[in-house]
Amino acid sequence: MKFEKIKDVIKKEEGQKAKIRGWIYRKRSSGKIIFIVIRDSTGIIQTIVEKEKISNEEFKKAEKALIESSVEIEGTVHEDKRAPGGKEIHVTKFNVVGFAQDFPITEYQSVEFLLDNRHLWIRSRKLTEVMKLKAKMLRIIRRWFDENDFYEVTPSVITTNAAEGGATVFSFDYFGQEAFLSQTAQMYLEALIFSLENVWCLTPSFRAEKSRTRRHLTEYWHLEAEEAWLNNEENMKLQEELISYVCQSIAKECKDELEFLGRDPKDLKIVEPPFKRIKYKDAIKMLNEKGFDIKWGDDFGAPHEKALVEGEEKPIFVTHFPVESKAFYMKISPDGKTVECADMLAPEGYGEIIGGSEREENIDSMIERLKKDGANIKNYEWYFDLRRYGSVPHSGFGLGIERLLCWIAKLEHIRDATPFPRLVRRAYP
RNA sequence: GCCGGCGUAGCUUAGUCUGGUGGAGCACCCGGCUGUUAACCGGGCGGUCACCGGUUCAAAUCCGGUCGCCGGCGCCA
Repeated sequence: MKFEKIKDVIKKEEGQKAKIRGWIYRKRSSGKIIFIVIRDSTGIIQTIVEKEKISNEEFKKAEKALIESSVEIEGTVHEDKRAPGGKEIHVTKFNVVGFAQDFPITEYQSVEFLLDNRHLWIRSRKLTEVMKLKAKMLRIIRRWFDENDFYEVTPSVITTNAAEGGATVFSFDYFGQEAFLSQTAQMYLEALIFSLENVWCLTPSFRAEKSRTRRHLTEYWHLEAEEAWLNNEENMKLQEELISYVCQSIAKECKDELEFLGRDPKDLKIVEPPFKRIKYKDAIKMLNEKGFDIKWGDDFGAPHEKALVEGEEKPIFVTHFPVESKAFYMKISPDGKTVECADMLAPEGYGEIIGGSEREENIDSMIERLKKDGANIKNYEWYFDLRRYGSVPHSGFGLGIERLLCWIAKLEHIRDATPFPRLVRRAYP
């Protein structure tokens, strides 16, 4: 008889045999009967070890095995109202593969302790469900790009291009030369559209910002796409289609995970194009009306973003930010004051999940803006070449995978959207 | 960088204001219990009170400093 997954055993009928393997999740003993809840990647089930129905040796093993011991169990399936989940296994064979020492994570835990023991805490049911959801989400995203004829590309994470704008980068010694961990693959994607036209990639991105908020990681998974012959409005359409597809698919395909995490699939089902578009200047007006002290040129903080999506059930776009507040490569609008960009804000105050723009084609304009930021123009020569040899209008966007997951999974903190979060004060374990 | 909070047993904590031999729950070990639901009952093991210095007859407690963590702000295409 082969080992079965717990989710399949749960579906079995009264009296059928079952053979499972996994880890001890909970254990309660009552003298001659031991209740052992077993966990595997698919779920949990209660097993009953009775002294009279099993060898002495096996019963002793069952008594001694502590939580998180790995075990192999055979028995028969029984329906019982008293069992969590309604079904349980009456054990006929009990084998311990690996006895666990005292498991450090018990009833009460602090955030700090759990982060110190992250390598063990990731076994928890919550993080397990989050990671399942993330895996499925990535599968869905890949499916969408496939179906929309985008090429997946693999740009480098090591770069000698210093950061654009005021963002901070992690630098390191690359055989005697200063190099950086990439903050974005965008410029490389732009180079690739001149042959492939539609490209996307998924890479880690790094930000050395000392941001201590529930929305920031120093290392995160960055989904980026770039398309030739695309303007800002078409770019937004692409984004709202992608996000809508992801929400619809997850609502359909991830019911169990969503239910466990407390996200109603209905919240995702209503996400479909078009998303509301609001210009930066109107957003400022709106915020002023809501009593915020904010003026043209100011960037939005978390409270502003929250106020802008108040009452919204779908994400919204905020477009046409002032030139000064955005990066050098964003195309300047005809008004000369704003750029052809769009930030997508998630509902419920989860904040920015996508930043995108049409790209500037005028080299002089880019140089002027780069100089204002104190950047070394020489580093960008290769990038300017892209404008020199058959430039075309093009646009693209970048999406923070963990931020998207944070919203969809209704998480309190972005650190739970990744198994080993890298935060300002933490890179262990 | 700034503001706030915290640091006592493996974990969660009481005790700190008002100085006088550090208590408890969980985990673990031993014993009891044949239907438990983060079982229960009895017993046991377990402490550099974050670290350094000071005040005092006496410091977990008061004072000064250091370190670590958490929450938030700022920063953040």
